[in-house]
Amino acid sequence: MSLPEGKKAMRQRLIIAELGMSPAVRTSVLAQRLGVSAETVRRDIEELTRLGLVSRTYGGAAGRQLGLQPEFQDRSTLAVEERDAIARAAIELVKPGDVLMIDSGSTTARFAHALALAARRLTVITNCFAVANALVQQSEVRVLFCPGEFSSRERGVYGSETCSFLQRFYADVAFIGASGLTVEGPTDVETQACWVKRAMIERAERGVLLLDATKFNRRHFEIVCPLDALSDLVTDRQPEGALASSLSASRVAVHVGRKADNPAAAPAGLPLASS
Amino acid sequence: MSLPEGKKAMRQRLIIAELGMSPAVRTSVLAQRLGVSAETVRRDIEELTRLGLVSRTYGGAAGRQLGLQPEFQDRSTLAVEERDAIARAAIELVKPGDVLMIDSGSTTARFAHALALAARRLTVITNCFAVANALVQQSEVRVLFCPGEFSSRERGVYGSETCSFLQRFYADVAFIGASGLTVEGPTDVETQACWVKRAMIERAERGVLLLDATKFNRRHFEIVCPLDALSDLVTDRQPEGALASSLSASRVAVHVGRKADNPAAAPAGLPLASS
DNA sequence: AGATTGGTGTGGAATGTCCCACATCGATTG
DNA sequence: CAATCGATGTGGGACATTCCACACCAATCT
Repeated sequence: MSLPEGKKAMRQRLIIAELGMSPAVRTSVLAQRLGVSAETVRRDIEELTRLGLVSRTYGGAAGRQLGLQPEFQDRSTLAVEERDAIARAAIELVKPGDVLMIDSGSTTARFAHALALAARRLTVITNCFAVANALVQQSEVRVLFCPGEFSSRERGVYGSETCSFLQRFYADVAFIGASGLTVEGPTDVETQACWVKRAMIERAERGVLLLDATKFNRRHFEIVCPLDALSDLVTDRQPEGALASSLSASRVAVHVGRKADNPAAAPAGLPLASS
Repeated sequence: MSLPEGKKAMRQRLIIAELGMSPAVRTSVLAQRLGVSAETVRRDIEELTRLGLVSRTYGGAAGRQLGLQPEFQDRSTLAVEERDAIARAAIELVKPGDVLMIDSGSTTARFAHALALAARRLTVITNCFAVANALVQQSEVRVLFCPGEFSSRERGVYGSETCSFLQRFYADVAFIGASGLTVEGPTDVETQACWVKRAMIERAERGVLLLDATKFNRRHFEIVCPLDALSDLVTDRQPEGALASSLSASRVAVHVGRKADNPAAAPAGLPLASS
């Protein structure tokens, strides 16, 4: 109506919206409902699939699983092993009874998931839906969710509401993620997200950065905080060079998670995985 | 392994597990992987669908969307038509530029979905994740999420944090749901949820109750508010008897949504709903 | 043993989807 | 103005899925 938005964009939005309601839609019914040919719908779905917004199926499209895996933008699928290693190592930093602040992000969500399995008595304050959702299964954990402007990008809330809410609490440990880590400190792309991370670090006794090694020395738009604002770094590979020396100069304890030597156990599981 | 579990149950577990990894699976590949005929897989999927564990698609199965469909408790699937009718009717009460408060619940979530398609410029304050998620696709809508204790039951937040947050705002319209409606007012089962509903009604110019007719004269644990605290009721069937007279005595405007006589074509945002 | 039941495979007709090449239409651009 | 590009519809051949009825097998019940 107001914006000069093409018919195509509109259609695609509707497809996504529809997928928000039902787990799968069929090309043919979409074509009918949208008043276009099936071929066009197919092309739309294909485009949306390339963008990672839906996934194409035979006969239609399905919404990507928004539980955890989603397009938390990052190369999430690439680093599941690493993330799990990080998550397991990070759990060591948590004591029963602690109050935790947990940032949004795919690594932190994974951490939350691991935390849920560990089943400790905890209070968690978070601005990320995936984190809340992972933990709430566990009745031992009380989850306090932050207010703020809802963002679909990270499925969390941001903004000044969020930050000022965080100010009202005091936590034992803050777990944050970032898109990069340089000698100057963790960096991220989103200003709003940076503010939340800063607030969490500030309000917690210890600030723990969860970050896989591929992000070492990656610089992004904004620096979250100087290195010495952090107390710990949990990662999957020992940092080297300038980064390593800066970390130790700033008295940041580095914890390296070992990958799953995990005896699988895979109850009934088969290698059902790839095609 | 341990339990005496039939091959069938095993297969079905694997199907579900597979669905945990990818948003959709195909009958043919499952058949191949599981070493059974496609027909058998189809029967499995059908059975799982009846149990509500997956949803059947053309060519395979998809995981149910945990955003909305899940065990949002209620007989959700039964009343999709009704809910859509209600949602469409409720949209009439919204003007561009309005500030809305939207409660948690399956009817209100459906309403949010319809609202997203209608693409108006709006500000929405909600305590329900499904609502936020439905609306956020729409860049025209600003979504403000409430703080509070996260509850898995309704996938939303509750508690005094939530209520006092709501006090800080003033909205044009509050849309709330309920488990029942009696002459004394809407009723619900959950005390925490009731407080949120009350806060929303109190802070809005108009209080609109969204409720399907099966809930008429159903009494639950707690009364949310007296009838005259409401300004509108949107439902799918004209109430009758004592309820009808109480409503008119309390000056509650009753809007009855007509089920989709869907004029097809539907160029822009229209009844894209169920099959 | 004979009957019954539940689970499964088979075959074929009907239907639906996919994909490609090509035509069309409108807007932007040189 | 003509050329071009992007978006969309069309038609048809290839291929997949569905559905149904029926056969088959094994375990259980009478």
